[in-house]
Amino acid sequence: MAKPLSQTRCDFIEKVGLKSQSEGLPRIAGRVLGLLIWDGEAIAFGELAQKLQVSRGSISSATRILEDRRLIKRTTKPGQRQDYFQLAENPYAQMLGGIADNLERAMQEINKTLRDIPEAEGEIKARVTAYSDFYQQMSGAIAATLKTMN
Amino acid sequence: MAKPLSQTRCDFIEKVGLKSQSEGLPRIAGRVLGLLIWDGEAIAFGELAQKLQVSRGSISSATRILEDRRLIKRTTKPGQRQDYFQLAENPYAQMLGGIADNLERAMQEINKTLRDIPEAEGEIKARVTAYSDFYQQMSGAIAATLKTMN
DNA sequence: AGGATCGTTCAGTTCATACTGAACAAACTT
DNA sequence: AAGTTTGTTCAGTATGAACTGAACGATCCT
Repeated sequence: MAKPLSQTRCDFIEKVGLKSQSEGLPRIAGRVLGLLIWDGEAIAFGELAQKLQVSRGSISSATRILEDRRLIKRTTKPGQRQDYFQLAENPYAQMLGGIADNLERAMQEINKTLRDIPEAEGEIKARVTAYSDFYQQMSGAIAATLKTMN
Repeated sequence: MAKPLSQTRCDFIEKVGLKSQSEGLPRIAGRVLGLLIWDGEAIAFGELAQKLQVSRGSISSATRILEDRRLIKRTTKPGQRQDYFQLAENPYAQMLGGIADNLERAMQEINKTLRDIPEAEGEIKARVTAYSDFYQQMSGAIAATLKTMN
């Protein structure tokens, strides 16, 4: 009993929505992303609201977030007044870049703490350093992956 | 004007709490983790509640989560009835392992979708595959980092 | 046994955040 | 100019997760 393709599509969009949610994006933003991945072509603003059954306000904020992260591109069609959206050319590289930035920031934040610990507190310093190193390692791993993608 | 060490300690604990929160842990769990990183030694259950100014119920659930993820260890002291908690020996490796597992699961979930797409839909399949590859790459990068830690 | 202390559980509350939908300004159409 | 259509904004609402604190069983102490 094969699942109809339209159902597979819905499931996929929902999966991307849930995953994105667990990665700090609003769920609707994730669903927009999933829809654009699946459909590939440029989708109109109003069409997004209708197909995902959410308010235009939600589409407005979701697309802004995705645009800010450079995961999607806003375009226009001649003779059409609506905005159109499609996947950026390199969305996954952008995702990795964003993650790497976050890790980098986290590390710097921890390093600020590190500088406030006097030399005398060697053991504390060692443990906090280990925590900082964790972020550095992660960040490095992501950055390396990013390079192999180009 | 140097910051007193106790203040640096509080700031650190709060930072770990916030970072953990953005990574899907309850904030209190993150603060427990920060406290244990800073102090290093084993801390009593009641002491955690008192030092972090939260209810014992919160400590109970936070420690359970951290234990499940193998980030901390529950121990006892002879003659003492309270449970004691301290950092696991390899908490950062455990964190990485957990992250890798999540990515792996995400990928498998996407691959399930992939199998439901008929061959005829080559372009859709290609785009969904690219999404799956993203998770695979991340997962691989984390796994590689994990190896270098041992 | 009686009393104290411990960790867990769970119902209720709090709190943060996503989402809605109406109001609005801008740009287009006629 | 009047009327549409479009995207944004923002106040209000809904939703879900975290947290509290009281109740509980278990364990220890005397």
